[in-house]
Amino acid sequence: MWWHQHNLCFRHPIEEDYSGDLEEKVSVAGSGTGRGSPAVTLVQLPSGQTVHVQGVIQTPQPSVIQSPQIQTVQVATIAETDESADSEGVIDSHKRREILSRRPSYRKILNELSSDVPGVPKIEEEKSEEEGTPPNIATMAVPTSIYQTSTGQYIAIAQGGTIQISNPGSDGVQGLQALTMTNSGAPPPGATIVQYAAQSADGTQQFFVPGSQVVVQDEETELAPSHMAAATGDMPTYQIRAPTTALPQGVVMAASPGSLHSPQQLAEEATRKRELRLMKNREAAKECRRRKKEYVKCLESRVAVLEVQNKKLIEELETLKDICSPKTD
DNA sequence: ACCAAGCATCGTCAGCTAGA
DNA sequence: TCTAGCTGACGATGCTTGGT
Repeated sequence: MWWHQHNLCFRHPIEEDYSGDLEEKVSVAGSGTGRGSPAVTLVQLPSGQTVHVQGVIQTPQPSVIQSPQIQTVQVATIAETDESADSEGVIDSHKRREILSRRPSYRKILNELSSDVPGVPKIEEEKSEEEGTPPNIATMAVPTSIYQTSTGQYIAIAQGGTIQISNPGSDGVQGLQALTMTNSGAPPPGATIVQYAAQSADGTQQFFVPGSQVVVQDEETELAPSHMAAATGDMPTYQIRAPTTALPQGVVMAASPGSLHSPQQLAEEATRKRELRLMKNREAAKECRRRKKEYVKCLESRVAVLEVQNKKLIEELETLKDICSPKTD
């Protein structure tokens, strides 16, 4: 379905947040054609030359270029899927689903492509291209408790005392922050000092943990003992305070797994696990879509390059024909 | 201004796969 | 065998665009 749409329209992917991910040899820009109109792509060559090209997939124009084998395989795969999608009425959805689900991951395809074809960027195993961003959700430690604040943030508290904050509105790349609990000595009643290792605290956030309310403090705030700051360098400090009144709206409380007794607690544990699974899957889906876009972008770049090459070779062929067989009239 | 169609994005589910 | 991750499919939602 999706490939069908892509091949038909040859849309340029949305210029979204990931622009600049790829080191493209050419820059491709979709012209401002309306819906359903023939797709014309603007190709900027490294030399600065600008060429208008049409989508190659649906173009019946003969090509003199023998594509590299790996690319042929990929295109053939897409074309097959198109056909299967077109014959939707013939095969049942389950079979179609089977066919579609056997497609290798975009990372794999693109990496295979890039290993065989120079100039095709790789999708990194870890998102190293996004420097300065916190680790991906997939690398997070398995938490023992997870909570959601009224603002939609997720707080995960791991066995080792690490508090992870996931911001669902941050497109999955910058939403994870880590806190380390340092329950040293004898804290004041109802208070626990934590060290905050995140990069993007705004100093005004509030979040909640079981039985305690965490107040995020600015680094300048004279809240933590001085020895804490001295021991951890520039880390700002935070304090967990006892809850004042009832829980704020939207906070999901759960007991730790070690203290499960009643069916209600078991249900809460199940809910907590489900929330964690959904959160991970949400992030995975975002990442998958991002890779998909990157993959499509890469393929379109290759199409543009090959079309330009194709055009040049055809022109060259015509020139050589003219030279070899001069007109006799 | 209103409406409908098309499109993009997101969250979730389900199934597959690779690795432990 | 189990589990975590990946990804297609599906439905919901919001935005854009063209027609009236």
